[in-house]
Order: sequence, then C-alpha cells, then structure tokens
Amino acid sequence: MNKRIEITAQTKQNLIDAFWSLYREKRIENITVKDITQKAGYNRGTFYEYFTSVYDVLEHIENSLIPSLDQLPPVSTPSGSLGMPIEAFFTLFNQNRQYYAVLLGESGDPAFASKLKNSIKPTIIGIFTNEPPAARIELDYILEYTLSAMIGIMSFWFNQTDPIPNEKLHKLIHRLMEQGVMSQLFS
Amino acid sequence: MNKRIEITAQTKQNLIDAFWSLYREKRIENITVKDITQKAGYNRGTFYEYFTSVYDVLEHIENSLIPSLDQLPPVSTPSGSLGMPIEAFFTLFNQNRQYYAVLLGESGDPAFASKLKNSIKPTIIGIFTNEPPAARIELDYILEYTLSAMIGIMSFWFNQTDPIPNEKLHKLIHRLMEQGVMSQLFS
DNA sequence: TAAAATCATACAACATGATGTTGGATTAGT
DNA sequence: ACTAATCCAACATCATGTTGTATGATTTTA
Repeated sequence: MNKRIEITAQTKQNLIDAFWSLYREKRIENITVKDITQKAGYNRGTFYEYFTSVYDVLEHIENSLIPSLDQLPPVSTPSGSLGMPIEAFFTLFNQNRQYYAVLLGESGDPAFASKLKNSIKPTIIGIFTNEPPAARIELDYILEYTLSAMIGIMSFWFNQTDPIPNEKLHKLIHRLMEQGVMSQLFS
Repeated sequence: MNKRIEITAQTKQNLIDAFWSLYREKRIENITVKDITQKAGYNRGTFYEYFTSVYDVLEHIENSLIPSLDQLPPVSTPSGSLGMPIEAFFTLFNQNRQYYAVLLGESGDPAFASKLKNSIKPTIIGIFTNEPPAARIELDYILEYTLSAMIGIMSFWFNQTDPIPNEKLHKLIHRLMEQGVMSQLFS
C-alpha cells in the first residue's frame, strides 16, 4: 500500500534538495518559493503542502542535523581527553560535513550554531553534577568558550581550499585545549 | 549648493534607528521597508533614497561597527598577554555592547562575526611575520580558534540575565588562554 | 473482484501585499 | 526668485499564501 507515503516523502525530499542547491549559492533572503519549485519541477502551490515558508525548509534541514548529536557516545573520560569528547565531535562533524560547512559558515545561520551548542552542553554538564554551584556557573562560560572555539576552527577547516590533514588539526586542537593558546603562539 | 547635510544625515539616522528598534524584536526577514518608514515617519519611497534594501541597512550598521577595530591599540606584548590583546578586545566590545550583543547573538548575522574576525586577524598576524611558513598556516587556525572562542564567550556574557562581574570574566579568559580548557575543568 | 466511495496529491487561478521606480510637489540655500 | 535638494504619491511588477478542482490511488462495499 504505502505508495502515497513514498510519493510525499520523495516530493518533500525533492523540494529540500532544490532548496539546498540554491542555498549553497545564494543568501536565503533571495530564494523564492518559485525558485525552489521551478528547480524541483512542481507547481508553486505544492510547496505549501509541505512547508510554510522558505525559512521553514531551512529549519527542517537544521533539525534533522541536530538529533544526530544525541548519539554522542556516552562521554568517556580517558586520560587523553579530559571531559571533552573531541573525537566524538570530530566524527559527528565529518558525518554531515557538507551541511555543516555551509550552515556554520558566514552565509549560514547563527541560530544553527546555537542549536548545536545547546544540544551538546547537557551531555558534558552531566559529568560535572558533583561540582559546587559557583563552579557550575563558570562551567557555562567555559563550555561556551570551548564549543565556540571548536565550531569556529572546524568550520574554518571545512572551508579551506587546501586544508591541513585531519590528523594535524586533531593534534592542534588537543594542544590548544590542554595547554592553552598562548603557549602555542611562540614555539 | 551646500547639500543639506544635516537633514540627510538626520533622515538616514532616523531610518537606521527605526530599523534597529525593529531588528531587536524580530528577524530581519520579517521587517519590511514599510515597517521602517512608518516607524521613522517617512514615505516608503524616501527609504530608497538612502538604502537599497532592508539588508542594506544592516550592512551599513555592521560596517560602521567594524572600523572601530582599526583603532586596536598597537599590539603591545606585555608579559601578561602574550600576543593577544585581550584588554583591547574587552574595551572595544564594551563600547558597542548593545549592537554586538544582538549582531553576534543567535538571531544576529553570521557574516558580522566573520567581518569582525577578519578585521582583527591582520593586526595580530603582523606580530608573527618572522615565523616560518608552516607556523604561519597553523597560526591561521589558532587565530580562528581563539577569536571564535572570544566572540562566543563575550556574546554569551552579554546575553546573560545575571552576568558574572567584568573582572571575573576577564580573569577566566586569561586563564583559559594561558592554561587551556582542560586544566580549568577539574579544579 | 469489480464498481463505488473516499482521500491525498498537485495544480491553476485569485486576492493581497511588498517591491522598486518615476515624475512631481515642497522646501531650503544663494 | 531661482536652483537644487529632499520627500512623497502613484504605478507596474512580482512574491506570497490560499481556495477550489482535476487526477489518480486506496479503501470499502456488495
């Protein structure tokens, strides 16, 4: 039976794909519903059966990229990466690399970076439930600092024409986290 | 023949102010030219004498906030802040606090964060002209990491309802930069 | 299992509102 | 009083979001 569902799922996906191929090229404010449906080969009205607006499509894509972070492996704290699941971060970023590169880039959506950070925070905070409240508040700031830094450097890396090797970046981040920025600047 | 500079400057500013008061409340995609001119008390057509679009107003505001960073004091490297002008950063952020808080926030503009970073980078890179090329490439990554972290934590701080004291944040950032994240997590 | 009834999908067409432009009215500077 | 600027009213164009309908697939009934 379910032929209907397949059709709608396909139509929806076609619209999403058309949107994305436009979004990679131009700012969202210049993308019209007409553009999308023309590219996907549907009537403009059909769009509204699936989405409420152009921004709704973006939202849909973003939300589909966030849940994969619930799949953050239970944060082990091996001596190598005290409390910060850098490896896990790496893996997840790479999985959706093509989307993250755009969404976190300079013509991306700042709300996405926030969503991303906020979805990761609870996992890490969970490790520090025993800490006193004062340290807890400071933790919020440290987390924001670190996650911003991670997202920043990964996004930068994604968008390089000639990026440094995976392994090299990996080690650099480790050093930055464990020894700070200053000690790395004068080597 | 004197252009009526004062009048036009005032009109332009009125439009900018009207835009900003709307921008603080809602996403830019929902702000129309009509909204702005109505709020500012002008005819809609007048808007186009000064700006080409709603986004052009935002761009204008952003650009007026960037040049102030050329005024970054020549980066002294006192023993306290090796290469990173944290104090200068603090001062500049605080000067335009109300704008930065919004523009760097989650309904802000990701392009602004990029502009900001890119305007600061050359100043800092200038200090490291003697370094070998390999270190130069790594420096780009370190800078992106650090600036993202700084912008992230400052923006977070701005948007807290009950922010920690200026001095405390200041010291925290120093520690994070000099000793890294990890050593701060387990105290 | 075949015909009838129902429902989901996609579309054409419409009303509304936003956009960007043009030509004219008004006001200030000399 | 003349000129040049500022601002506005009105227009054509375009995007939006909605409604009613044709098509064809699915389910029901007999």
